[in-house]
Amino acid sequence: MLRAMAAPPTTIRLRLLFGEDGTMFGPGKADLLEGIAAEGSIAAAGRRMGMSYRRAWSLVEEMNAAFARPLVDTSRGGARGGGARLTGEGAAVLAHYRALEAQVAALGAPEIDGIARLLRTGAPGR
Amino acid sequence: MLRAMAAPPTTIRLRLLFGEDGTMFGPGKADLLEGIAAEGSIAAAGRRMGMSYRRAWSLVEEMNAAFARPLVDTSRGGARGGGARLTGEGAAVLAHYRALEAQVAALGAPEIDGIARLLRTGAPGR
DNA sequence: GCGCGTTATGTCTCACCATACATATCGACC
DNA sequence: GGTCGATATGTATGGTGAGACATAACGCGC
Repeated sequence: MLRAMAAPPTTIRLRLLFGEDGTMFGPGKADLLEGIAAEGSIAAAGRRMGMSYRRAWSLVEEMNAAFARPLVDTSRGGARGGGARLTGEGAAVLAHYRALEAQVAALGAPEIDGIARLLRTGAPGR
Repeated sequence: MLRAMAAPPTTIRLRLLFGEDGTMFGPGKADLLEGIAAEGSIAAAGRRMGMSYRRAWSLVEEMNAAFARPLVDTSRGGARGGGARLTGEGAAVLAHYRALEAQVAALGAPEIDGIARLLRTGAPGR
């Protein structure tokens, strides 16, 4: 397989700041939502991405508080101890964020490359 | 007066991460470059944006080290004590970053709005 | 040569945040 | 009723980063 371009070593991190209140949404929360969707639990998602359960849970709490309806639906007890799933809103927010990321990466490539080629470790193209 | 839309209270912060080395470029450095271009000195730019000179200077040092050619050209002593100006590269990096920001704000608006309308403090439309 | 405003650099401290640790609760299943 | 794994929450501790403070050097003008 030809590895024409081994994934541009320049990555973009997008953080959204809402209103005056300090609520924000960025790559950390997006990854966490993704992990919860994949694993079915906050604890497992945290373990997978090397994040303490304490932190993972507090991020979930922040998100659930910031949005009109919770993004993550949790349940305690039961056969497997409990778990967590994304609500429709959670899936929607994640999808919007990923779509935004993809758009920026695609459409912003020229500008990003314009900066990257000036770096000391620059010249990505060749 | 009709305040149809008082500028979307949702702002986007863009941070670029380059390669494996920890070099990054975000809104703080962009604003600093802009301040230096406007004021003609690191100290004045720092004062203007409520940033200590120590920090402003260290950001400049970081940038000058990360890029192949310095983004900021400094001079010590002289009639006015010295000063700092953007190099061509500095102006170019700033312009690219601002252009990227504008693109994201314009083209990403639908996705951002898709998230913002789900917020507790949401519902901008009505 | 003295003064001035700026660049350049070192050191110290302190607040903050993340992590670690501890514990309580829940509920299906055996 | 005991076990288990997960949610839910409190407390303590430690490392990091930012700011405060101090100081040196520079070079033009008077």
